[in-house]
Amino acid sequence: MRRYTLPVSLDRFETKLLKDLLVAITARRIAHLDMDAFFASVELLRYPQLKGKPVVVGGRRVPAPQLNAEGEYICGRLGDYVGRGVVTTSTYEARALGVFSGMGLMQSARLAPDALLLPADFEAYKHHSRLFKQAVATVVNVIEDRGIDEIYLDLTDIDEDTEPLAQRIKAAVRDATGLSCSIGISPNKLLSKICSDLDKPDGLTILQIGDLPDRIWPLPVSKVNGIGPKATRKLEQLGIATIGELAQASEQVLQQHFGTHYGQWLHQAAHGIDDRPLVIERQPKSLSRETTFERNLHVRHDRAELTRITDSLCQRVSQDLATKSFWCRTVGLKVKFADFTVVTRDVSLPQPVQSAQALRQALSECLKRVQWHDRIRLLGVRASALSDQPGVIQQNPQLGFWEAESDRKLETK
DNA sequence: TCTGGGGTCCTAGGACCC
DNA sequence: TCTGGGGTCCTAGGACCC
Repeated sequence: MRRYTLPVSLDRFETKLLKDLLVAITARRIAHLDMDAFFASVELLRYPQLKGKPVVVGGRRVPAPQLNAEGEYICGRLGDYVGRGVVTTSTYEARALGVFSGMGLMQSARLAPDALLLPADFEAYKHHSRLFKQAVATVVNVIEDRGIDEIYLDLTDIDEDTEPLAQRIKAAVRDATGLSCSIGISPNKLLSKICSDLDKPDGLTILQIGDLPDRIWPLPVSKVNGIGPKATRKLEQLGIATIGELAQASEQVLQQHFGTHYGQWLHQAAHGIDDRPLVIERQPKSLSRETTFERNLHVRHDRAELTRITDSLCQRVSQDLATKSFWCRTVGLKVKFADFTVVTRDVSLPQPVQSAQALRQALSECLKRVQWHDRIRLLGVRASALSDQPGVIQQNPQLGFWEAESDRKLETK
């Protein structure tokens, strides 16, 4: 049978109620399951001959591998890529060469020119995502979906020891997909998320709250989900590099530097405290589409192309809304300039809308409020304040913003 | 020719209402 | 003449995550 270990800091809490609550929280058994190098592994299922080689998935307009006369697949080479794409994911062999998700492909090509380059195939990944989640659901019924390749599981009410249960889940995933995953199990989501990463690939890490000082505190603060690059750098400047050092820092000092809410959260996170429940069902809050251009566009000289792109973005968002049977009352514009500054403009409408025409019209209001100080790198359209009810459609003439814009005097680099 | 695309949540100020 | 708060909505920006 399972045994529960109470946190050392329990003495801080004086009332019995809080103690009971804490016992209830620490008694949970939460798992985080993360698929190993998911997109790359799905590609290797299709192209098993690439196993063991450095493979990178990403880019736009990357050709799919072609069969040659000998029946071999010929892949693109990373060193031959030209464009603005980034690495979506890479195999462990490519990671060993320094190529990680989010890097520019041109940059990664300098590190690993002979790595193989495959286009991302999101339909295939979504298919395998459904397969692995269905497989897990045959073993566990409390599941929080955290995106295409990871989930949280609540194992508290399953009457089976932790390790065999975890092995059964891993076997179910492997049988259903041929893919491996890593699992972390602890009393809460925060610690389980850290744990699933400790023994990758094909890992299993089980952590009691008492293991915190030995297993978690030596790790860098960036391993905590919610401490990103900015907070890591700021903590470093305060002389805090590890989670243990963060745990030693005074909560008051953290709140001074990071604000009341985030400072308190940092302090709790470092002590392994996290009582968030699993979120089983979630309604989307917004839908958006954005696109980075092959070259930076000029607000006047490239107005025909800008018109075409905004129309197409509105059509795609409108289609997404229709597919999910949503209407939106707020429409947002995102502009990224050549200097990488980003501005957003929102407009809220009296009635929820769905049509591309209505989105375009709202968007033209947003476009008027932007200062065009540089060439444009990216445009995005967002629909928020979603509802499942349509509003009264109002007919208004299309404003043709980019046409009007061409008549304005602009200071553009 | 470094740096994608899809999201969530938080903060903060101003408008507006009671 | 100057003096309140609280609540909600809207907008803009930023950090962070997958």
